Amino acid sequence: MARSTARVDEERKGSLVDDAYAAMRSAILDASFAPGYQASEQEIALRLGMSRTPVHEAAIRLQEDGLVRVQPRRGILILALAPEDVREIYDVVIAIEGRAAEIIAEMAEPARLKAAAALDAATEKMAKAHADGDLPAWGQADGAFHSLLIEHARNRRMSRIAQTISDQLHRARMLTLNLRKGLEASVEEHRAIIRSILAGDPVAALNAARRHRIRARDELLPLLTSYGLKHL
Amino acid sequence: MARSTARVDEERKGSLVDDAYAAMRSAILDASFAPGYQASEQEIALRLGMSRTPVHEAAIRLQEDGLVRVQPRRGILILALAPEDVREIYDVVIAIEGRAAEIIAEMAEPARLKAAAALDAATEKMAKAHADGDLPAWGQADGAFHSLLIEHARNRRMSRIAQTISDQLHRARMLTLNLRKGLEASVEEHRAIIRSILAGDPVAALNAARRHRIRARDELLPLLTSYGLKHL
DNA sequence: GTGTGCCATCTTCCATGCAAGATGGCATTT
DNA sequence: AAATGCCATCTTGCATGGAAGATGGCACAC
Repeated sequence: MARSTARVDEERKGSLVDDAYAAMRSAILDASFAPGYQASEQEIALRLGMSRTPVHEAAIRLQEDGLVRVQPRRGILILALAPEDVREIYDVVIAIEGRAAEIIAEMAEPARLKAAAALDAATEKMAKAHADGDLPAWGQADGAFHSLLIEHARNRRMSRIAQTISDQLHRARMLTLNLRKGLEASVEEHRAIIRSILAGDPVAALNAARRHRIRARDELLPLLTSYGLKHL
Repeated sequence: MARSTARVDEERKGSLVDDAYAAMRSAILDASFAPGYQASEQEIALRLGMSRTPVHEAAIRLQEDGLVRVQPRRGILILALAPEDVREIYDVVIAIEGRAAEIIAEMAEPARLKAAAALDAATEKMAKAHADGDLPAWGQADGAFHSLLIEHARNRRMSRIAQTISDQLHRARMLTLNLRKGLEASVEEHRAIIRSILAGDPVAALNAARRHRIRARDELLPLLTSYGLKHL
């Protein structure tokens, strides 16, 4: 069957459901599906060149991920993020990343050093991007740091939670990247986390990771509310 | 349409997908679907008196919950829990419940008192059940305590994570209830959490909740491995 | 002008058919 | 007897049709 529609042609791997999931997810993350938009499964299916069934099943998965709500007989609603949601999300991140840092600091030396090296590389990229005034690169390196932190804790459930949560924050991150002040502070706080890991000090690592995210939250939330962003 | 099969007849509310999800979930939790069992969607659909579609969609949701794995063209595999999984799960619980306790301790006084009262009621039920030697009642009250702790933190994402994680632990809890030693300690640790909340001391609450779950984990994991339970 | 109720339309929910992939047993070969 | 390859069978992936629920606009009554 030839894909008659332009849009998506990279279905090299996996099932149609996976394709639909990936396509819809990235459409939501890069905001080509705006929050509040109500899409019909039929329409999406048409655009993706498949039938309604895989779209429907992908929608169920996206709903579990908290990106959309499937409204019975109404359609698929792209969810917006209220400041209250951002607060919720940060509380989860504070909990999870704190524990991840603690776990890494408790590991045997070789694993600790390896993790610290990876984290350090990401942090130095941030410092360089900051020096160059390259904001997108800074954002990417920052994302990489937090992703590495979770990864090295070697806990699939934590990874999954972090992934979901990070998806939900994605739009907020993109939007506020230009407004953020604490770039310098972030780099220094990342270094504090790395130092605690190198020292094998779990308590210090836990607190450093928590402090970092708590500060970021306290910086981001006022921004959102002061700009009157009821949802994004 | 008359349900020809005996099994499930409570489909009062919601969609067939919801019914299938609820039926399969409880079948897994109470172990009438044993781990390792490979069910075909057709067979389940027949038993539930519906077609394959809603069963298939429910299976997707259960897979997101980590209870089954849908194997392409093979069937639905009921997942077992290895000690490694239990360790992973506890790390998530330690992170989430610690943060929940901290959040509650940071609330204004009325909310704190209300939460503490609810938690205290559950804890006293545990103490009474312990005195009566009523193990199932103890387990139920213990479950209620932890469920209340999350609930009062008022964070839907945390609640969802806690629910998922607690489902996964359900079988392990049932299995080890008879083996557990630290009933007394649990009650005392719960009281420590409640005291910290009453005092409005977030740091103490965080640490008390963490210590409680860390001890429980350190007590449970050796039990599992020493009994040679490779999976459950 | 305002409020009420009906109905055309849109949308998902679920059943079912077809096709393709995976498996396990059986026959055949060595 | 052991190994190999084939095929019948079982299973899901996906498409599609029928049915029922939800909505919003329009006509009608007041």
